Amino acid sequence: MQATLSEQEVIRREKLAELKAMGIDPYPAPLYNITHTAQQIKQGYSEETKDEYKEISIAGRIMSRRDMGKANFAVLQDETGTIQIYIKRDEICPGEDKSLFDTVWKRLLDLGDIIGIKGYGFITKTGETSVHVQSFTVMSKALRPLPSVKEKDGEVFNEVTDLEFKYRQRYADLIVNPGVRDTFTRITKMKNAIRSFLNERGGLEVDTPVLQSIPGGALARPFITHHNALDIPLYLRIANELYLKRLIVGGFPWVYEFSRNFRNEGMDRTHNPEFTILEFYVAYKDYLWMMETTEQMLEETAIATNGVSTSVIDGVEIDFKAPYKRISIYDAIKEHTGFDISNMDEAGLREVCKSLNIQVDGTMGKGKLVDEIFGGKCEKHYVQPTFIIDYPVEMSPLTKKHREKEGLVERFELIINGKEIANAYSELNDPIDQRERFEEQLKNMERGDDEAMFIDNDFLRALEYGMPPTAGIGIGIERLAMLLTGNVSIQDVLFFPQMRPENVA
RNA sequence: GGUUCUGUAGCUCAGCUGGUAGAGCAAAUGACUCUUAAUCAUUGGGUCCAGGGUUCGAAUCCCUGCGGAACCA
Repeated sequence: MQATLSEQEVIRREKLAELKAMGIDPYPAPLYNITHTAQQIKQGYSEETKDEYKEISIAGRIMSRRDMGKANFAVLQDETGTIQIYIKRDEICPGEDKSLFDTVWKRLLDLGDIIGIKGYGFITKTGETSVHVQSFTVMSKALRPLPSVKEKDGEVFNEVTDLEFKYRQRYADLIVNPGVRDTFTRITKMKNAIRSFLNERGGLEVDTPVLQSIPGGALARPFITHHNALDIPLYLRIANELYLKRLIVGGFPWVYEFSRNFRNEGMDRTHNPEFTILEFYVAYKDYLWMMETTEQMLEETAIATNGVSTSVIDGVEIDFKAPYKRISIYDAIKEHTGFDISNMDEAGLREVCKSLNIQVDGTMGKGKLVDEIFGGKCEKHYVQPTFIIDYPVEMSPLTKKHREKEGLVERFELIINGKEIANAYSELNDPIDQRERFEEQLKNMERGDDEAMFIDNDFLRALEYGMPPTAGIGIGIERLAMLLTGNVSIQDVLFFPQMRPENVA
């Protein structure tokens, strides 16, 4: 099904046919030998080094053109940036036949087309490092016009701001909007820095199942699918925690995975149905050790990503420099609501919620109520990185009981800019206690909590073989990426955020 | 799920209290051998998201649907 073409698309198809008629393949097969990138030439070229730039070739997309009749300037964009090129008719076409310049270059090539050029470096009268073209090769004809974004002195004109366009056609967004590529390359730097940090300390990167028959390790609603050959339901993972712990049982001292998780829940600026959590588990450590490791890792990661330990988001400067403040969740609630809930039962918590105007329902247990109070009244106050520690046992079914404090577990969450970035604990390795916690969850499920955990008997079997004391953490990679790149929407740190399907003609 | 905002040329946008569409960039044609948001002249380009309704007449007002965004739950 082909929709009616716009005027410009028709013209480009006609040009394509004309190129072919002239014997020029608009989509040639042979590899093109590229000697330099735009950035290498801009940074490396000078009066002293000019001899090294006598025979160079670059390739890229034509982004703008300035036509002076028998001489043209154009801007070529490659993966490193843009560079100006200069092309003269009588050099390209020394003989009588001027068609290569007049017809092919000036008329049949458009903004967006990909070409390769051979030539030499030089500096224009106005001081811009450029490439003087001696020959060019058509490498890909663009049939669809790009949005015409322009830029001068860092100021962008006619920038594509339509979010729907940006998210649905990220390929065009990347070509046309300066800064988008940078955001994503910084995110990759961020992930590489995390990998280096973990690898240097003995971490082993592993892969565990995405398709799981019991969706465990977190409290969330899963996507469900069906395996035809086995005729069983399977779930896309909501977490990989229970599999990484099985590997700790198996004897690996430190495992990690960038886990793509899937949660069948609402979408907003901080939630996409598919997202990434870095989880890592380290044997013979506890949550206190994990706090120190986390703050070191984030400081190093911030510096690797941005060059400094700070980042600005929404006008607020965040400093990732270690160490981070620590406060217990009960103290945090006391500080921001005035209520001391440390010894309260469920009924007392419901009273507190009522007086704080927090909506609750009958399915919520004690843990969920504490979570609502903290989430509603406290979380937003923690802008600089802060560890919230020592959670009540009811909201943490996989966490070891606190070494000293009755009713609490050894758990922390890291809050930055008012949002949860990481969640970690001293892992529960007592198989009998773990079975009881799962049974508690089953009660919540019967009560109507559709996010409660299933019992995973195979995981319990693994624990029964003995798991060493272990510290584990999950870090929200998109949320960290948002903080480090200064983006407030998760859609701006995912190449292809989830959208309602459109009808593309 | 609720409330609000939003959808006009390839892109960015204008279009008043209703009289069937405009600008800049991009495109076409022409001029110009160091321009840089190049410049100058001329020209073309629209299912005004879709479907209903009100009206002599709807891009504009009303309703429904579809897409997008923000806030709330």
